[in-house]
Amino acid sequence: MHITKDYDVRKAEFLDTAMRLFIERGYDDTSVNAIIDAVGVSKGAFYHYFKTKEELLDELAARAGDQAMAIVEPIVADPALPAIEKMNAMFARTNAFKAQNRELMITLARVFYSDRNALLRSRMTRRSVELTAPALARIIEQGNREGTMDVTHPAQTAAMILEFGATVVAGFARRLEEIDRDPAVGDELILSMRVYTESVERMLGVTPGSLTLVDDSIVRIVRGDTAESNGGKG
Amino acid sequence: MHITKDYDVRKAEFLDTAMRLFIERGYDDTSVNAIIDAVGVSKGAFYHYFKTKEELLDELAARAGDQAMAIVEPIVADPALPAIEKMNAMFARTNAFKAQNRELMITLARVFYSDRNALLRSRMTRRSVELTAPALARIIEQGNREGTMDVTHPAQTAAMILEFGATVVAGFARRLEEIDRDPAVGDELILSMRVYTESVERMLGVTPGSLTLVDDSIVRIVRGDTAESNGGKG
DNA sequence: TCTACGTAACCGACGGTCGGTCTCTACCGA
DNA sequence: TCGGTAGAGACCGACCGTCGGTTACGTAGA
Repeated sequence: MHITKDYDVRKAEFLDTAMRLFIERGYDDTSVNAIIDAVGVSKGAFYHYFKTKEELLDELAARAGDQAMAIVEPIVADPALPAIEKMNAMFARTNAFKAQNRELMITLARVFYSDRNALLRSRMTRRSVELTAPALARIIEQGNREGTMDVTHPAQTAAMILEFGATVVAGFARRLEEIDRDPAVGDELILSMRVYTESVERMLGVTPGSLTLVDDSIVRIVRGDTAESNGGKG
Repeated sequence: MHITKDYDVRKAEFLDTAMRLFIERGYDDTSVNAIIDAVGVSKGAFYHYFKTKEELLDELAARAGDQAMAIVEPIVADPALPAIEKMNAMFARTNAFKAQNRELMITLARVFYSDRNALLRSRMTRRSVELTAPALARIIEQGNREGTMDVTHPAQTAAMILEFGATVVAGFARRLEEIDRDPAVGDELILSMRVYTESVERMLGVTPGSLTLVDDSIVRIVRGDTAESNGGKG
């Protein structure tokens, strides 16, 4: 006896479940059988919705891109906000990626950001960058007009900053585990986040210190504070 | 009757063959069986030299790192060369990666730089970056002393420039195929190479225009010229 | 003889296929 | 208004070839 569901509902169920499993165990280490077991359907059902396992991956990447875009768009559209503040807001929302506590962050590091998952990450960041780069480019053009930025090629620079950021975050996450063995790594990571911000400031030609691309919550994660939601931010 | 070979010879044979196949068809799409068929030995021979297929990948990455280091080291060691010229020399050797002709470059793009090969590429660039970053850091420190560069954190900046470069090159290679369909992509690619150079110049705080990170041969590749050095620049 | 090197049959798990079943809905004649 | 029915699409699960990896066992050379 099997259950028939609405197409979109079932499909979302596949995507959500697969995403969860990919994050927990990695793309390659999550079999199609594991996905259908978790959803509670048969192999045939899976291949009714997706031509291949890789097609599912691409749909996840597309969804990630759309979600990133949904976060970024309202910030860009705000007519009152200066360009630099838009940048800060944009990065606060995208780079913090909801990492409220250390555990989640370390889980992500161990699997999502391990290079076992290079394919998954590569696809997702590429789609996200492609979709959000034009928005960032418009922010940069605004900054040029306002005189707070000095960028000769906004579109290319925007794409590079985003890909650069993804690379840096991946490296950050990869080293997170080492902290337990060697606490000095924590200082290095915080430093590298500062260097990343400085680098972007220079690429944009803004006044040093005017960007805040990395939230303080990162420091808390590195420091190992269990953090006690201290009222803050989000 | 089987042939016994010297350990190192056999091992190099595995590594060379695997590298060739990985470049031709990708890491995931090259089975262990394909490797042993190409070498002309049995499964057992393979697993006598490598614990897993992934261990072979790691050894390839290590070898790539060593090769990169061998190129970089003599440049760094030169006591007479100014820092900026060292940088130019270093990038001329590593980023041009012997791409003499368009065909090879496009083959590399289609397989090595496609994200099907994200794992292979991720491992190889990471090892290369880890090994060469300290060398670049020393160049930057020299530039600081000479007053031609202005970098607050040479070590972190060095690592970021290299990883950044790998990301940019990967994006470049990925788009190379599109040129045949849309020649305008060629202009975009050349522009993005210029923006990359500008970005690095700003990160290092050098005089604009003083770095030449990307060779003219890249332009020739993009333009589709079958080479014949036409005496320079366009 | 001992050990490094090599063989080839073999294993479980994987991604993917296939013939077929079940369920829902639209439309039918009475 | 109704039961009957046909088609479409959701879903099933046994099955396939191939994969990375293991095992039991030969053989060449010190």
